[in-house]
Amino acid sequence: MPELPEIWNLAQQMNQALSGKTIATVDVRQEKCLNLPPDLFGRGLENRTLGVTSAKGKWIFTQVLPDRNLLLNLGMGGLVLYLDPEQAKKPPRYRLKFAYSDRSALAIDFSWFGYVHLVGSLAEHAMTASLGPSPLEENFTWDRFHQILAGRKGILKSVLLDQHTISGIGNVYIQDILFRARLHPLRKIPSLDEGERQRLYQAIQQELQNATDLGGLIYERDLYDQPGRFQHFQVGYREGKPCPGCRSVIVKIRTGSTSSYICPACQT
Amino acid sequence: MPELPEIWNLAQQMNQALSGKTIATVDVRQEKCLNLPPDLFGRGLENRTLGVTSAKGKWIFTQVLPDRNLLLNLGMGGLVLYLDPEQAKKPPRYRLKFAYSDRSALAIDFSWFGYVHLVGSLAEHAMTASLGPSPLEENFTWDRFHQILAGRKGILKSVLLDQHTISGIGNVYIQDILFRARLHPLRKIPSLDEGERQRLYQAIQQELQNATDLGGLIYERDLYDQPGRFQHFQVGYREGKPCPGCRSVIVKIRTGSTSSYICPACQT
DNA sequence: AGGCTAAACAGGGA
DNA sequence: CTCCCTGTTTAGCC
Repeated sequence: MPELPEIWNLAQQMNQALSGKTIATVDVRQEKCLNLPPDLFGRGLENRTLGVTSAKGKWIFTQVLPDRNLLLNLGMGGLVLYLDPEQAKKPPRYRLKFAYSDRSALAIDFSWFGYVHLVGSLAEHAMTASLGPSPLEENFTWDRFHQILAGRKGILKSVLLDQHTISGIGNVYIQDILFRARLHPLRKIPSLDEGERQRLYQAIQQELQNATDLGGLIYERDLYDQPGRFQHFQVGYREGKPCPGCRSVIVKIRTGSTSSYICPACQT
Repeated sequence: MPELPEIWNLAQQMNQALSGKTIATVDVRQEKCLNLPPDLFGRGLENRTLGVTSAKGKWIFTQVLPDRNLLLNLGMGGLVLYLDPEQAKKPPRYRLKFAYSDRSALAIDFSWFGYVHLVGSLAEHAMTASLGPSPLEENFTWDRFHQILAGRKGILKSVLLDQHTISGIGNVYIQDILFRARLHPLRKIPSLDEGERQRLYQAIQQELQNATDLGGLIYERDLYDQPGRFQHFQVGYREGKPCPGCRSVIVKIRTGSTSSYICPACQT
């Protein structure tokens, strides 16, 4: 369930910890998460040095010098752990492990599904090339956001969860984003007036920035297996509890194929 | 509104009347119904001799010897009239007219939209190449029909109107087809048991065969401007009248974007 | 009423 | 809870 805040921080830590390291060996325990046969995947990485690591949406991008890119998506949840040379001797459970030439390592695990893809040009990778802008990028301006919503006719929550529209929001943080914006998840985009779109834009940025500053959710782990400090949702997963604004009872509703937690009084 | 019965008869008459004739000139008054610029379209036809004319779904196919095909779709209704040399001197209203070397002519009119396309190989024409089988063809067997329905999950009426599934049924004849089969238009395909699928197969063939034998609807015109003899619907367009089977009142309901006339007692 | 395409939507699978 | 693909459904256009 890592979403933009966790992924953003993880990429930041990976950039600090891994850039400049050289991959010695690749250990693949789950082939189907790769986009290549394991031997090709391994040969494309071994003896290569890592460049910058960054994030877009829920994806982590690592440059593999001089001309490749490693793309990581943790799916419905997983762990990416840095192992120092001592820890690398008895690694935790992993689906994929990179051992570096300095004896340190990186262990990646998924709870359900995940992807680890090796590509040349980023443009050839459709799953990431088609991602919409991430809310913490500089180019995620009000004008850009307004533009993105223009002409869309779908349901608010579906549109926000669509990674081709905006990338990085999942079914966890969206709960409080919609509460902050005081918008019901089933609203249709065309029904949103200018003020509501403004509230939504603010809510997205504030919610995700705040969570990122807090290091992500308390039940997620960072590169060094440390939990985040984001602990208290406003309405998310608080079915039956009082709304922090109006004390109405928070309800859980089905919205398409996902669940939503809303204050039925505040969110309209 | 011509559907399979009218189109089938029209193609039959055109085959009789036109094959062997040579096109002298082409007069285009509505360019947008063509798939080619008018000059190319005309040059591709003039001085060519017509071969066999046949029908598939709501389309009429005419061979243009030696290696081309003229494809005609009347859209939401229209007229295709043969004009003998005398009549050709003062033709009726038309969007497109073919004059033959023997001074006879063919005048085509559409009430709303129609297509007149000239192609080489039929395979290059997507709109007709993707048509499903027509219910009056020999290959429209019970096995074939059963096969077509297998795996479909949509709404019965939508599936029958989809020309990629079965071609030739429109929103007119489908009313009595569903009444004959005693099926509600909003039934889902997977919910149909074997007996219901059999009834449906029979209803489609009997309804369309009967209407074709009668020369089509009384308010449609054939190649010689003569009306058909199919006059009495069972439930179609008979809102408020009694069901011929049980005397219940026939009702008009919205089914997606179309209207349906059903006996709410008989059709379940 | 006919037919196209694009977008929105739902279900199954990895 | 993530992502894809496929098929279905709807809106708008010609």
